[in-house]
Amino acid sequence: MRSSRSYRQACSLALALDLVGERWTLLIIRQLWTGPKRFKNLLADLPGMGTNLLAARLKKLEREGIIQRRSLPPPAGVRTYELTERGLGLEAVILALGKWGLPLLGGRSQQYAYRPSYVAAGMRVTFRPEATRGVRETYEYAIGDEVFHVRVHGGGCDIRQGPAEHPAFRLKADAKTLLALAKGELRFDRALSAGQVEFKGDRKALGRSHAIFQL
Amino acid sequence: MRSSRSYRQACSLALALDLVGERWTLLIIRQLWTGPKRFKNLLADLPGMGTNLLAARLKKLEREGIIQRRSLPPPAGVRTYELTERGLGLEAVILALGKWGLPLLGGRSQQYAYRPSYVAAGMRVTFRPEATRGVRETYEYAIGDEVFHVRVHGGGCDIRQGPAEHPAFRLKADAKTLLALAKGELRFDRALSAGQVEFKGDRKALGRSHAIFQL
DNA sequence: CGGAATCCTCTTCGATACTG
DNA sequence: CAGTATCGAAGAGGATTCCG
Repeated sequence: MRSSRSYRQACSLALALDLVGERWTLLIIRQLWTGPKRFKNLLADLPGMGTNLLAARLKKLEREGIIQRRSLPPPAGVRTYELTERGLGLEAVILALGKWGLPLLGGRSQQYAYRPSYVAAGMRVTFRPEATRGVRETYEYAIGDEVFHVRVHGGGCDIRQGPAEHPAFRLKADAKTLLALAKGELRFDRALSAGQVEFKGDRKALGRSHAIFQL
Repeated sequence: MRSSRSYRQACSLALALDLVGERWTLLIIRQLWTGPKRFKNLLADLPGMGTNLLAARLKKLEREGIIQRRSLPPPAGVRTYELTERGLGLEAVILALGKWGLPLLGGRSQQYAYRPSYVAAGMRVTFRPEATRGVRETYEYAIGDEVFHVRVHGGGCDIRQGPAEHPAFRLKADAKTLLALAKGELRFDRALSAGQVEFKGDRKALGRSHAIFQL
């Protein structure tokens, strides 16, 4: 129990890896990035992870002050997990790793899991602040039955689960299609006429979003 | 063999972790950061890692194009490992993780390994470009029998193994002492008069270096 | 001598079954 | 639904041996 494997090196990198370098841990952080999640939500988007292991990781992360457990007020009363300030500090790590991994997207993608939450995380990774000059708007994406929205404002972007108030457009597609669009393997007009995408809103805003989130 | 555990997620973060998320891997990259290393060099600074495991990791990293093996010309003829361009691209990852881990330096440091190479990596992590305005000089550090130098120039810094040509100062101490100095737990004058540090060169430059590499 | 291969033990992982 | 218990499989760690 006590002996969670440690590198025992007086080096900040090794100490960081002692906390978040274990298998699955950074992927849990990625899932919590867009807001609080329940145990089953996490499990659903981390295929292959056992319930015991997820419970153990969550316990350790809570003990280290990286996430916190919160119980919603009754009658909901459900337990959720969310990042603390300290946990949010891992954003730079996830961004760096995600950017480094971008060229790897595209290999034998057949037997890989495609989830809406991966797309949401991917958008944050591909976000280019320098392409937002003056842009201040919100985009809504519906992937399967999961909806999230992206708010672009003055060099930053927020990605949150749930629908948006007044989005410049609403776009509906599945995760695979959206990834193919982002990679430029599929043209939007073609996807639209093939019925793979539903689009409602400002076409100009779609063009801007393509420039802002670019692989 | 083939089945090196993969997350199988169509997400750039997960794909990156499939390559460099395994135990020890990022620490190997850290070690190669200051230049080519031999097998035994790596082993010496990664206490607890077995020869078989190091060999396996190196093989995988070479296969993935992150490091490359090079044989020096005869008569030396020794094999070394060094980062490729792709491997160098992991710098942002190590910097982000290292910065996030800085507050962890300082706990029960007693039973931890202290190595010169950790100090060198730490300096890169704590480097603050904004504090270098107009500074263009080199500092040399001798820790035990290992020497490395830091070249600061126009917003960047290079850290390499070996002595420097014309350093602004040469400083000799052990890793533990240097870390205590960096953390501000030990005053330089006190360390100097206690004989824990040998210093030769420009005291003003030492002051600048403190501002440039700051925890 | 560097480093790859072998063995053995221990820990961690992954999947499923079970419980409050 | 949120976890705990369990167990076979894979990986890690340490020592030793083999090969160039």
